[in-house]
Amino acid sequence: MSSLRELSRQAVRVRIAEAAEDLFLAKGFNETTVDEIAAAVGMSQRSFFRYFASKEDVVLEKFDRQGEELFARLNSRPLDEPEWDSLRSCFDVFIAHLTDDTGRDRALQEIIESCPSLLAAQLERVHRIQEQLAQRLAARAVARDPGAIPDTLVLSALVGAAFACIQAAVRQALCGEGTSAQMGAFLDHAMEALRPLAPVGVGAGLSTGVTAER
Amino acid sequence: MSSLRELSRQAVRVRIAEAAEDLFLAKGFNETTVDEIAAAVGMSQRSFFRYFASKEDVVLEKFDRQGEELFARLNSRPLDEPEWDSLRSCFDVFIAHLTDDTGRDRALQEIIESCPSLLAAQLERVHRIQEQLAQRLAARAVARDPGAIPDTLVLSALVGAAFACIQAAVRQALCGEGTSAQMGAFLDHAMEALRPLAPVGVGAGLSTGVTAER
DNA sequence: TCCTTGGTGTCAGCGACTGCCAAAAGGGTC
DNA sequence: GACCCTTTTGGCAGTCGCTGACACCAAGGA
Repeated sequence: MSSLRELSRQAVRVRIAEAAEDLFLAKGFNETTVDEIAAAVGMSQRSFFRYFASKEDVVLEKFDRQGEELFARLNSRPLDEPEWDSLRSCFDVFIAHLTDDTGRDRALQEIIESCPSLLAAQLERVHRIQEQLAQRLAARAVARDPGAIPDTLVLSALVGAAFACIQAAVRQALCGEGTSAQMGAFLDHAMEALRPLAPVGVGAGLSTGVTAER
Repeated sequence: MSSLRELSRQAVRVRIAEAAEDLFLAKGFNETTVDEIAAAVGMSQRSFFRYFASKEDVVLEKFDRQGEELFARLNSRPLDEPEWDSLRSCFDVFIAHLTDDTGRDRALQEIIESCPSLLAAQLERVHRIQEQLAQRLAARAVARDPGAIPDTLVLSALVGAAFACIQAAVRQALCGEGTSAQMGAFLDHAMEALRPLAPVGVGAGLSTGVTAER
């Protein structure tokens, strides 16, 4: 019963999101009011806010879902794979969404980047995904070698660096055709150029203030 | 005359910012209204918005100034220095501000990170600084070797990776004492771990869709 | 039938922010 | 001092995002 309710609730959310996105694509994000969105799906403004915490949420909620997909992808990677390669594989999730057949997500991404407040909110969501990813990489390092002390500092930086690569690749690809292959090539190129030479994530961390003895 | 007016305008901005920061530190960002800030400096809310575009601007405006400082630092670095080292040197600007004697900026940084909307706005500002930095690095690459085609994709990724390092270092340092030396050590550790092996920024870029002939 | 439960609309309100207009506050000239 | 021009200011009304409170209605179960 709870799951059934959740299902219908999710269906309403999808209906709202589609109507809202249509309006955003047609008139722009700032030029669309919540009242208009609510009217488009035939509900009150108050009810809109029962499904989405904010106007921005309609556009950005999908990032949370993509984050979950990304974590699932990470779980499917072999434990002994270098982090850099695992991250590269995870990013295929983003690429797949941004280059889907309809081109809808790509158009929405352009809207996001054209609106500073939306971009800010997106960066914050991505930031949260990065934090979780760093934590999970640390957990994987421990799972791989129990007793190891993961270097959370470098792990965070590593995840951030990888995200810098995909961010640059997406940006570059959105200027051009933005096909999946092109975006993947851009990402490969950037990540190859920045690949860390030594395996990172464990070892002489500074987290505790002391250098780990060899 | 124009400069004199600008000067007094800047003085008012400083007065507002100090009063606002005091309130933020005492009650929190969300719990402080613009009316309270305006009342604290003895002006109307309407006038407040003549000096700052938004409530967030009071806290984040300094990032634009620090960005300018950072660019100046970059200009003082030798052209033939590897980008990674130039960036490391530039980050001393941030470290200096975050670890100044009063500890005010450090406290403000904690407020920023405790408020999602503020953090989002900060990330967006940093994002803009990164973009400008990547552009300037590209210009330096051309200045160093006229005729070279800078690889903007890798350059953007490189700057983003460096910022990921300082972000991780700051985060780590803010959990502890957060002295200047500690923060610098964290940053050095992260940047050494992620240092790109080959000189980047020029060469076989994918920007144009074709691989540059050797 | 009653009662609970979950979704809905309405309304009133707050806070950030803006446009508009009229009142001050400076500053130079006669 | 009187005049004028420019800049700055406050007040007011209004928009928009968002929230709490309340009453209403439908479905389902005892």
